Amino acid sequence: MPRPTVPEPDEMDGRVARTTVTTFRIIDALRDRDAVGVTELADELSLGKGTVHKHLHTLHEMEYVIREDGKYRLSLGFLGLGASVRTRMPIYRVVQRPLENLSESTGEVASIMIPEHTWGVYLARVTTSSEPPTELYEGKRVPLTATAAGKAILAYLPDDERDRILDESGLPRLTDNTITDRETLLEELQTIHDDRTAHDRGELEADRHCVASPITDENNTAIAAVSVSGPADRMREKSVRQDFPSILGSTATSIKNRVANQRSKRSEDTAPE
Amino acid sequence: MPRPTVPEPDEMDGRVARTTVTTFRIIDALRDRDAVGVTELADELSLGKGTVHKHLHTLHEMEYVIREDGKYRLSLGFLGLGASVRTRMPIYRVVQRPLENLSESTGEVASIMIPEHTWGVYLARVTTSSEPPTELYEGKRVPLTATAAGKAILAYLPDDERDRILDESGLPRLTDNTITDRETLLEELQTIHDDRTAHDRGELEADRHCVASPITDENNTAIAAVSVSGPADRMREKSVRQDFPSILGSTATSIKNRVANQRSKRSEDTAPE
DNA sequence: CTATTCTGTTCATGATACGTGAACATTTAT
DNA sequence: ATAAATGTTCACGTATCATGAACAGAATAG
Repeated sequence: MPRPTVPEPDEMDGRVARTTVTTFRIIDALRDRDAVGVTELADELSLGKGTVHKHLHTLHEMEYVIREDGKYRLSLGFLGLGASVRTRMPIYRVVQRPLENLSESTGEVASIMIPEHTWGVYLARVTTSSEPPTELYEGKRVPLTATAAGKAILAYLPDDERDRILDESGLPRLTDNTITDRETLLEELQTIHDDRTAHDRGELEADRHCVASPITDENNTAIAAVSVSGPADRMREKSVRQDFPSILGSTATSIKNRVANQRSKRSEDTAPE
Repeated sequence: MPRPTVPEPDEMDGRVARTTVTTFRIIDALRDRDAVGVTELADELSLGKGTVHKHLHTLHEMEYVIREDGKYRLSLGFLGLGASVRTRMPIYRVVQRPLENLSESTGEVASIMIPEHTWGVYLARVTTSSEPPTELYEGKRVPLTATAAGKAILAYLPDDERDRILDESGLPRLTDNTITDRETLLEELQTIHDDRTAHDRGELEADRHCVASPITDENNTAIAAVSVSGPADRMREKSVRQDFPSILGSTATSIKNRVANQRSKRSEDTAPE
């Protein structure tokens, strides 16, 4: 699974703070590891032991890193930071109830995705019967081109912005089913636009299918997408093709309206008339 | 509400990377704001416009910051980072089902907290009837001394570690009910230890009460705490005092056992015998 | 529509503090 | 007990960070 990796400083132009980049390279290296030592990190990142130690010490002082018997690991400070950012988003505040209804009526996992940079980010996920935390956790970034929700978003973006994203991100192959040809994708985006429904048949994970519908603003431009995903065999049943699109559509409009209502309510509060 | 704030560089010793500290001061300033301009940030942090711009540009390159018509805001990159850290934690993987049961049987919000540095961090929260996201989101850091869960943890830490935390964090006052006298707190920790149950009567938020029970390891040392919280009036009912402690206790042991089972299962996988 | 005053961005320069490498201190393994 | 790891500290040369001013572009006022 590709994910944004902090590049080595030499690849960057002179307008970046190289020390900061180094810090985030270390954070990035700690990300998917339990606890790691200074030497190991230094070797992996081709940095001096002293350098790595200084950065880890700094992160520890700021409480973004935990030190356990000589080893270091990331703290939950980043979760607090990220959750705080998410809580500030108007759409997140209205999305819980509709997602629960969606998950309830379909019996599958319901998610909402928003676009950021060239990626799709899962803003929230509601699982059915307390499924264990999966690989696709909230906050996870995935290529827009390889998911139903991502394609639903792409289909409702202005052409120039869609092209810019495709130029920058490309069409990375994740499974045998991933669409990697740009022409093929553009044609599918056309039908997705017509149907207001996108499908993903194992394009992100081989045995996981997904159906999605875009959430648009007043200009009919995508701001997010809701989706339902489940095991391939269950998702191949007829009911999925027939019922899910309309359920997703009404969920999307419900969320759209809730966002609008909240906005008008807020402006009412600040500027009553 | 106090939260860890990145200090100004001059307060720090020479073993920290000052550039990194500056970056996190900027991140910290962006944390609770919608979108902010370079000038505004520079004024607030007493930095040059050029400096702030360079840092924001760096964060943007690494996709931790979003640029919208000249203004900057944090991306969900930190949520991905934080959620990834959380998902790696063994205890998080087993906690969902027990928390749901707990919330179901009490009709209140159920949480699990773990200690980090001198703070308590909410690792997960399960709300009842899809309550809107509150001020106390997952990942939020709160003083251990001002919550039932925090006190439950403190009561089951080794004396020296408990004292170290109290020395570093102090006993910050958050409401009229917050315990700010160390002796008083230590006495209450004693009774909490005896009962394996901690109470919070508006010590963190004035009209919010809370009951908690510690989760301990094989040495009877706290690794976390589960809690149930609700509006003061509802939580004053007799049933709360009578029924909640035992429910919390069984939830705690359930989680403890699940962690142990998972661990033995894992070691089985890697080293079967 | 023009002028003005805000923005955000770029750039040259000097001082700073970052990264290097080696020495030291501690723990783990032999 | 010895050796070979580890994490930590430190002095130094230099890369680079912060500064402050100049630049360009947008927003506002006149």
